[in-house]
Order: sequence, then structure tokens, then C-alpha cells
Amino acid sequence: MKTLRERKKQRTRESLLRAALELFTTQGYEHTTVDEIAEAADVSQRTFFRYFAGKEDAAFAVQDMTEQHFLACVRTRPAHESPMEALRQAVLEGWDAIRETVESAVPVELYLRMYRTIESTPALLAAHLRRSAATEETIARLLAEREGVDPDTDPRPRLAVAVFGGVIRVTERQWCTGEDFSLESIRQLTASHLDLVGPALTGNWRASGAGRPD
Amino acid sequence: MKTLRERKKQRTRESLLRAALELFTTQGYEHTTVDEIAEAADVSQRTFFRYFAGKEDAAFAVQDMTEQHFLACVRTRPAHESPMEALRQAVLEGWDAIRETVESAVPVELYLRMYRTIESTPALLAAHLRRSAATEETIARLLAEREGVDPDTDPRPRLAVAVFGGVIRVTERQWCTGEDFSLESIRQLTASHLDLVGPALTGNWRASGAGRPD
DNA sequence: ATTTCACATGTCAGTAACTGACACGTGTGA
DNA sequence: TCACACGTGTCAGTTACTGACATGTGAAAT
Repeated sequence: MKTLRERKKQRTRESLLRAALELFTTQGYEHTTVDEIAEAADVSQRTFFRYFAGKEDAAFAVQDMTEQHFLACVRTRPAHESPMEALRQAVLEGWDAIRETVESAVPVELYLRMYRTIESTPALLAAHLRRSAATEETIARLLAEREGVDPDTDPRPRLAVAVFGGVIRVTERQWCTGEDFSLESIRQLTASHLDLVGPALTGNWRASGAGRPD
Repeated sequence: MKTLRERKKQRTRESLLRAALELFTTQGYEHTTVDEIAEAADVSQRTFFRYFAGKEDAAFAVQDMTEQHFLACVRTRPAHESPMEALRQAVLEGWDAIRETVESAVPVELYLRMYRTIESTPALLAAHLRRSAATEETIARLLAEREGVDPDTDPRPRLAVAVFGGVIRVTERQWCTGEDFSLESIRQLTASHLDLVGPALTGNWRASGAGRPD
């Protein structure tokens, strides 16, 4: 962030993002027009679309950051951990560092509000699930490489990640529909839900090529 | 289907649906406009929207039928089967009867083509995942009632269904990206994938209130 | 310091998915 | 045969998005 130009761009983007999330979380996503967002950020509608591919893109800008952070966490997990254990530690790590991850863009409180808005807006929930599917594919390849198996012939990486993702989504949903919107709440929910499904696919794939680990 | 009016409506709807799926699967969903569909069915654009809530709705009209059939199968599963076993049998039943389920609306071949189109079109995949999530919620309540547990306090129904749904999605994806588009193929894939995750949550919830069954 | 140029932005026109209002004509039931 | 309910077409309007072009303001070279 050196030149004046870059700083201006940064401010414009931040301004648009904040305006968007603020409007989405207060009036609802569907009832917010791009024109409104642009006006709130004091730019033209066309400029909004130069910073974000679409309305949806703005809604997920912060989620993108946390997702990237989660992926980074997975990558740095020690090799001796089983796949499921590595994923478990990575999510929890992600929640622990959520403030630092997010605060550079928007206040955590706004991020959490947006999280709930996504979950309660059909169009955004759909987008969220599709994005999650894409992330799961990335993680599956990561785990496959890490465990030294071929993701195209061995279904276990994708299955493990699918199971994991399923648990995460149940957790998200329960947190959003509950009444305790604290970080501790979602962190604790994540941990306990993962424990319930623990027995599934926890084994080390490198040991035996065959069937059920455990 | 008695009066002439009703028969006319039926034919219009069928005409629109066929035109839509045919165009979606050949030119792609995004490159097909509602105007095109309406023209192919020889009605006005406005009429299309009187039969379908939107473009997306037409794309999922047949999926709706199979989904309903699957739910019906789940409901008629004998009580002695464990939740996972009941779900497993219900999906396989669903695939076995797919011809009869679908043929009244469109040829199975068109249904299968549309299935792949959904999987390979981001917007439709997103919608599909959201719809799946809704179905999973329904199934979770079904299983909870069937097993005599409270879905609002006991997370096991939703977790089991989430795991199950995850496996189904991996299966769908693998089938769509593979080269064998036969019914047998997807049926067999479903069965073998479910076997791999078998150990998870297979127990009978009614037996003990506590932790890991099995 | 001036000039030159690249780049961020605004304006405008156009497309496509919808939605509401109204008018028309055809089956339907009396 | 009459009255009307209902399916349909037309038209106007909204919103998300895109391409083309013009303009003005920073950045870099002289």
C-alpha cells in the first residue's frame, strides 16, 4: 500500500464492503440493491461491479478470508495427526484466530452478523454450500497428498471431507438458530459435534490399503 | 384430469418442461433464456412464469418428483432397521424405481442428462445443495420421530443425515464426472460408498441415551 | 515543473430474469 | 344461451449485470 492511488482504491473497496455488509445485515440481502450500496459508499453502481463480481461476491468477501486462513491451518498441521484430527485442529485454530483474521476488513461483530444473514437467506445459503463444496474438494486433494493416496481412485479423502463438512454445516446451522452468538459457543459446538462422529474414518490411511480403519 | 381446460394446462406445462430441459441439457442452462423456452413451447414468457417460479424451478421439476419418492421410501422402511440402514435402503429403492418415478414427466434419459447438467452448472449446483439441505432437515425430523428422540436437543439425527448426505453428494459427483452414466453405475457407487462410512452412527439410538453406539 | 500516460471512475445503452396490471377470449356451469 | 371464471398475451417497470466510451486525476519521465 504505497501510492496514493492504491490507498484510494483500498478505501473505496473497504467502504463498499462495509456498506454492503451493514445493509445486508440490517435490511436483509434481498431488500438491498446494488445502487443503495454504491450510493452509501458514494460511488457509481458501475464502480461497485469493478470491485466485486456481483452482489453475492461482496457478501462472501470476509468469508473468503477466514476460508483461506483455515486452509493455511490445515496445511501446517503436523504429519503425524490423522486426517480427521488435523481438520478438527484446523477449524478450532481458525475460530481462535478469527479476530485477527477478520478485523483488518470489518469488525468481528459485523462478520458474525453476516454469517447469520448468510445462513438465513436462501440465495446466500445456496452460494455458501456451493463454496463449501469447492473448499471440500481442495481439502480432499490436500489430505490425499498428505496421506500419500490418489484422490482419483481412493474415495476415502473425499468421503472423509464430506463427513467433516457435513458436521460443520450442522454446527453452523445450530449456532445460527440458537441464541448464543458468542465465539466460545460455536467453538465448543464444533468440538462436541466432531466428537460424536469421531469413529468414522479416523484411521491412518497410510497403514493399510484395506477397508475400515479404526 | 377431467376437463378440457385441465388437459390443456397439463400439456402446456409438459411442453414447457420438456423444452426447458432439452434446451438446458444441449445449450447449457446459462445460455438458455426464458424467452427461448417459451417460444419453443409456443407460449408467452409470462405464461412460463405462471407455471414455474423461475428458470431454476423448471430445472428441478423432475428432481422434485424423485425426491418425493425417496422421502416416501424412507417413511415406509420397517422400524427394526437402524437409521443409516433405512436411508441406505431408501436411496437404493429410489434408484430401482427411477423409471416409473420419472417417465410420466420426461424420458429417463433426459432426466439423467439434466442431472449431469445440474452438477456441472455452478448456479444449479448451488440450488441443488440448498435443496438437499432442506431435504436433509426433513429426513432428520423423520428419523428423530422414528427413533423416538428429540431433534432439537439430540444432535444425532441431523449429524447422521449430514454424514449420509455428504456420502450421497460425493457419489453424485463421482458419477457425473465419470464416464459410465448408467443407472447400475450410480446404484453400485452409492452402495459401496455407504459401506466405506458404515461404522459411523450405525447404532440404534433407542437403546442407550449415551455416546457412541456400535 | 511540465508533459505524457495509465488507470480509476462516471455515464449510457443494452440484456435477461422476473413482477404487477390490465385486457381479451375461451371453456364451464347455470 | 348466458354469465363468469380462468388461462393467456401484452406492456410497463425493477434489478442485477456488462460493454463501450469519455473524462479526470495520480504517476513517472523529461
